[in-house]
Amino acid sequence: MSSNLLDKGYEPHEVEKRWYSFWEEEGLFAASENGSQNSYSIVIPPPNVTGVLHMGHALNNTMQDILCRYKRLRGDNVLWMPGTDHAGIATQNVVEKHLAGQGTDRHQLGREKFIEAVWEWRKEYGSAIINQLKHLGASCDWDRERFTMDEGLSTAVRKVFVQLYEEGLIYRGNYIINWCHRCHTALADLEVEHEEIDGNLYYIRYPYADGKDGVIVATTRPETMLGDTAVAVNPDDERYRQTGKESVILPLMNRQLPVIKDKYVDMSFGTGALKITPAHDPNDFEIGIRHDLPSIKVIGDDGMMTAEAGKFKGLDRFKCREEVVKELEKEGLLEKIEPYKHSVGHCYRCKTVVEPNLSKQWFVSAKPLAAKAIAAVKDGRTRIIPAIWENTYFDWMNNIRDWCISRQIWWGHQIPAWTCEECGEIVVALNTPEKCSACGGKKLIQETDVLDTWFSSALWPFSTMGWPDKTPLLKKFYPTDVLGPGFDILFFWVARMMMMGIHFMGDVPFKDVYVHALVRDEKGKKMSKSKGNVIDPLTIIEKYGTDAFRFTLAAFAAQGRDIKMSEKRVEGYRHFVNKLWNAARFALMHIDNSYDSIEGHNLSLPDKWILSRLNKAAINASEAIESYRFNDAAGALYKFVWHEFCDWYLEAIKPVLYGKEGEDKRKRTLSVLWRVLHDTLILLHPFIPFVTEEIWNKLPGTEGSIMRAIFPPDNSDFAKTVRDLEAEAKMGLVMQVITGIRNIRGEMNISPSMSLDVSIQSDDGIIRETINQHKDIIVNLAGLEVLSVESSGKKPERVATSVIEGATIFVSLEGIIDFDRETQRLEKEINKLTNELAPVLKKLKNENFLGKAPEDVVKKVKDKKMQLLEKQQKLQSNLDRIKALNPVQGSS
RNA sequence: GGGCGGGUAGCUCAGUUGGGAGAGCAUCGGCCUUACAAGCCGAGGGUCACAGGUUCAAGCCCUGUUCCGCCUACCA
Repeated sequence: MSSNLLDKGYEPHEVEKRWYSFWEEEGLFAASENGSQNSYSIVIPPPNVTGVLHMGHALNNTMQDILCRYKRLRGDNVLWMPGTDHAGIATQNVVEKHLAGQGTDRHQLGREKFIEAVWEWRKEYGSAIINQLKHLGASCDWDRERFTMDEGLSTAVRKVFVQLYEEGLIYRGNYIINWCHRCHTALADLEVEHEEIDGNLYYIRYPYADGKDGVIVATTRPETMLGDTAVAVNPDDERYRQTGKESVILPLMNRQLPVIKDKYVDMSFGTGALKITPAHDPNDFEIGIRHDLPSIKVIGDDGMMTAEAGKFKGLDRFKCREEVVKELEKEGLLEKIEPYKHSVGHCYRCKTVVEPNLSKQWFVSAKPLAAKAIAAVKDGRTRIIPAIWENTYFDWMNNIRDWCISRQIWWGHQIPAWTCEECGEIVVALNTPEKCSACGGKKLIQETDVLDTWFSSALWPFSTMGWPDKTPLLKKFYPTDVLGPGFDILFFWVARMMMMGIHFMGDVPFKDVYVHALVRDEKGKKMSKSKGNVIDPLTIIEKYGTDAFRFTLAAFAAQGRDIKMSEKRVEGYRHFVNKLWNAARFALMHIDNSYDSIEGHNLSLPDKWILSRLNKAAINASEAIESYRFNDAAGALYKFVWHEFCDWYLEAIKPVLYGKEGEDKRKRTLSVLWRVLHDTLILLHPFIPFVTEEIWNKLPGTEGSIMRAIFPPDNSDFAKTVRDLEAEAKMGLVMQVITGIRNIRGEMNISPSMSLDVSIQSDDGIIRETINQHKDIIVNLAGLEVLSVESSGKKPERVATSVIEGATIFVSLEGIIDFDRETQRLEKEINKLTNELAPVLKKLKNENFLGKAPEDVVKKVKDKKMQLLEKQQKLQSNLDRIKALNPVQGSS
């Protein structure tokens, strides 16, 4: 089953498996802690340990792998740090489901046993995503793989928590937070997804204390009224000035509520009166503090109504809403119900509607940290690419609110804080304290909450390298060179790494942030399980091979634009991989051991040309990769390989390879062919690592893995590589002649098997000489019997004509005459030229253009005019002659 | 409500200081030419969303309109 040079098509699977193991075994992904080369580092955005590889991972890690492999080939000492995230809530959910399948739950197990169960689960399933990354070809330094819950990283987490607490940047307090009843935990603002839904706006009448009419308030959540402790109006609102309007009766609960005055209330909305529920609404909470109102928590942490809800106690919050509405209706206090679109928060993990809830939580004071993170981007220590994301970053950072970091779940880093049972003192420490630091009491109870998962991932760039120890790794590889996140985690992760990195390391965590786009389905819709439009990268890899898939991702990764993925596209790039395979197959049929250095040899025109184009492709590709324009890099290489190397060079050298021009020339050409294939493989390797390695190993004169190659060999700047512009111009002429002849053949429907007689006329001696010198190439590629070159003179008869710059090509139609067709063809050409000429002539008649445009632009346009006119005139005179020869032939 | 991105060939998209509208796929015509039919050679196809403006010159810069998508937000 091994891929053999005799195989006509490339079979990726066996090749991929074989080479990936080889790379790992040879330690080719390993970074050196004491290498003297330039170091380059990337930390992987750690996928959730519960994750399966999706398109986002695939894109993201392909880009990183391209960068890492590219840098290695340039001679750098590369560290790509891999690992996974413990993903607190997500993992706990998964394991809970797992347990449910076994007929138990975490409460039956208890905390300690449950955490054991999670570790067990991780041992069994946790490396799935890692294996999938390997299928993708990711060249991570796997020996250094980390996990956000491993011992070292946990130490880092505690160290950071303690220091921030001591610096006063972590505090604990009673605030309104977002509460998910299903996950039974607080959520940070970021973890709430807002979604517009069709709801109702309920207008409820709160009678005045004296029993008269009353105030009408509006709410989308009537059940929260049970916890109201005031009604607020704007102090400027005339409607609520009279006496007797100082307080109202809360329906259903029969509590008396004060009518307070607060500028927050918008007089123009509804009746200008706002019910205040400090325990279940963030604004109401603020107002409550201002007016010293009590908070009554009527919705419990389980989503059921509390005892404070009176007779509604124990009802589910949504059921309670129905009941409250029913009751109000019965009492005639429900004025009206209006359909109302509003955005409702959902838990980003389980999509449950979250409830603003009053609760005691831990917070990171974000403003001081954010200030430094803003500055670092402003002064360019960290670049965000594409720059369009900078504004988004600044916006968020400037409006940052304190970060709620405590979670009421079990799986995660337990907060290193202890409460003294005797004096109530809170002790925060790296390790379990022996006694209370205030009273010396020995009964210390550890905080049961764990930290937000993002708290540990915020430390990822330095915690993975051994911090808080001063390791050689940190010294060599921090700050990292680039980070490659999706924009969806710009705030969750990138912003927080910036804050933590700068605060604890004194330097930014990465120099560049390359924010990649979203991979969508072929219709541009976001992929999601519920829509059923998810394309599984592993299926794609299975079907088309990793290389084809990677190249597709790269080819479509235009900055700032989402990628629409479809199988058809991958199929297209599989053709490219196959094309390379076959080109190599062809080359290797001839190369055997006949290659040599190309230095000092007298090379043919196609040889010089292809080497120059190779240099151009190398420059384009490397510049594009360095500036994260992966699509440009892929495009440049694609075009070079297919349309220059295969379509022209390989075709041009065939007669030489088949020995028609002697052994010396054959050997020289083989040496060039070897060189071009050799370098092309290296250039392509970052994109399509497997097939290039496979071919590399079949190429004589290479030793070991392509991953050990360095290119350019002297590690110099690509831009310094020399191009041979003269060869490019000459070959360009030859190609134009060939295309001109082929065009006639195609248009006139002349069979490719029919050899043609062609004569070319030119006044330009250099053109004549060039064509004469490379006659053999033209004869070969255009399928000619005879090619003659002369200076302009008598025009041949019975010919089809094609005009290129400086020369006219005549294809003899003797014996294959179809003058009708040629007449039509020439008329069409002439017509086209007239259209092209129109704007040019118009410009040159414009005095303003001639006067104001720069000289070189004017000259360009004038040249263009001359060129078009000349071409048109030549075609016209040939058309005239054909018509004169065949007067009876009209246009059919 | 605020902000951002996009509208270029039938489809998917490039188009980097304003100066000749491009690619891939699809379509049409011709080829089994000894690396590749997953291929080769050739052809057709666009009022650059709409309307103004700046400029000698606009796909590109400015203003407005419209459609699509996304992010963000504590108007009940």
